[in-house]
Order: sequence, then structure tokens, then C-alpha cells
Amino acid sequence: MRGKAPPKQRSGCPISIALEIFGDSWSLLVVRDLMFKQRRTFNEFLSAEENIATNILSERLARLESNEIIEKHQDPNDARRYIYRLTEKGIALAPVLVEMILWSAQHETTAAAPDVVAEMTAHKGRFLLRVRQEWARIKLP
Amino acid sequence: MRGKAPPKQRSGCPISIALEIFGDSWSLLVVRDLMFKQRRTFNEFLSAEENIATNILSERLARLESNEIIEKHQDPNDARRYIYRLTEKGIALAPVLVEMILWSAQHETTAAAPDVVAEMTAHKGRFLLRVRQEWARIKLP
DNA sequence: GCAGATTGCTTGCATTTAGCAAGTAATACG
DNA sequence: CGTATTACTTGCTAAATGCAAGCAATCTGC
Repeated sequence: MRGKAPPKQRSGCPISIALEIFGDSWSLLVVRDLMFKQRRTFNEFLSAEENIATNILSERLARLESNEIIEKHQDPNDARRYIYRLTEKGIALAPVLVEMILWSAQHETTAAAPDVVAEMTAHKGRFLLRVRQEWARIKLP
Repeated sequence: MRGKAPPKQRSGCPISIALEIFGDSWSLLVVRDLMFKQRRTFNEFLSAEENIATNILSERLARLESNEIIEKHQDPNDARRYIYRLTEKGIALAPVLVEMILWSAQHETTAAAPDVVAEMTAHKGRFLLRVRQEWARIKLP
């Protein structure tokens, strides 16, 4: 399901376009949870430490779906629940998130596990391959 | 000069921390202009195609300086003007921006030059090294 | 079959942020 | 010294954020 058509872009710059899609403080956290945290439902996203508001989460999910970064499927076992999954376009954000993790781990005080950061740094390509493989293993009903 | 101390972080996650610093739709455009566009002053940032408002630009420059991503120096030739420069922490954002460019170039319609994108894709390490070398060549008075 | 619980929101409201247009202090220039 | 420039600030409005409460659809256990 699509949201309303986005307004005219402010420029053709790839960075500006990317920021118009996910340049806010919550969207990439949803992508993070799908990519790294095995969270796939509305309530699982709500349970993250950052405490997003329900109206904000709902709005961000709609926009990410509208931008084809995630897809939404009804849970066959419970019609109330929806299961989200990253699309190809969404999993392609992995290198962006990995570089953000590496930048923060080096320049800020974070809670990132040092061994994970060390592996990301030393074997970035392998780490990214594994992330994509795990994404590909997820089957939807 | 520092702004006020940032409030308590919403989590220790490196992605969340990064988004608290630059997870809005303008901050990384300032970093882009310093990194790739040889823009260094308030008016040069204003001249970018995206048409940022002056109060927003002022606020973002203050926050980026407060977060030690950019540094601000008075122009010795004109005391009204300030020259901005990326810090070490700021130039370290280059891999993040490059991955955003590559992601957008592949998944959105952008105005990015295909030859530049091709070179970034094929020789990412070399491209990043050159970006850092050009940053290192910038001298401040 | 129904009461209570769950899921995924929506709603109303207060607060904060974004952004427009105008204005200002400090500085430069001819 | 008058005019222009630079980097903002200000007042205001519109939009976004986020809280707390509420709701429709669905599920579960008795």
C-alpha cells in the first residue's frame, strides 16, 4: 500500500534524495531493527530501547513502505499482526548502517560490542555478505 | 564555541547516537558541501540548490560545531565572514556519505554523474583516500 | 458465545521544530 | 559617510513530534 505521492524533490543530489527518504531520527532505527535485531512487528519495534511513540512509528512504517524500503504482510497465524521485511532496496542500506556504526564506535562513546565492531572493521565485506544472506533466508508466508 | 550540552541519549546504540547528531534532513548536506563542493562559508551553504532557511542553517552549523564535526574560523581578510572546515571526526563521515550516494544512485533517479558513481563503485578506497587528501590540503589561516 | 486481552493503530491536544520574511549588528568599500 | 555585505536573529505561522487515551478488529480461554 502506498502513501501519498512525495512532493517535488529539493534537488537531484543523491545525498539530498536519501535524506528526504530517511533523514530523520527514527526511520533508520526501524531498518536497524529489521536488519540486525530480528524485530519484525509493530510491538517489537516499540520494544526497542529508544521508546518511539506509536503515532511516529506508524507514520515511519508507512513512509518506508511507500518508499519500497520495507514490505508489510499480514501474519497468517494472527490477522491482527503484520510482519515487516526489508526489500532488496532496504537491505541495500546495510553498507550505510555499517559505516554509521563504525563512525560512531570510533568517535562517540557507544554500547557497541567491541568484538563486533572489530569484526566489522576488519572484515566488512564478509559481515555485509552475512547480513544479506540472513535477510535472504527469511521466508514470508 | 559550544552550544548547550545535549540531553541524555535515548540509547547507546551507535546508529541511534549517530542519528541524534545528524539524523535530520539538513546536517549531512552541510557536511557534503564541505567535503565535495568546496563550499566553506554561510553564504556558500545558502547557495546550494536545496534552499535551506537561514535560521535552520545557523542552527545546524552550531550543532555540527558543538558535536566537533566542523570547526569555525573568522576570515582574516574579512572579519564579517567565517570559514568552516571539517574536523577529523567530520571527514571520517566520508564513507557514510559515499555509501548513501551509491545507494541513491542505484535505487533512485538522481542527478549524480554516472562516471563519478562508476568510479566510486569500482574504486571506493581510492576515492575515499583522495577525499581525505584534499581535506588535508586545506589550510586555515 | 462472550468477556477480557491484544494488536495496531487513530485522535486530540500541547509542545517543539521548521521555515518565511523582515530586521539587525558588525564590517567593508568607494 | 552612505551603501552594501555577512551572518545571523526575530516574530510569526505552519508542520511535525509526542503524550495519553481511546478504538476496531481479532484472539483466547472458559
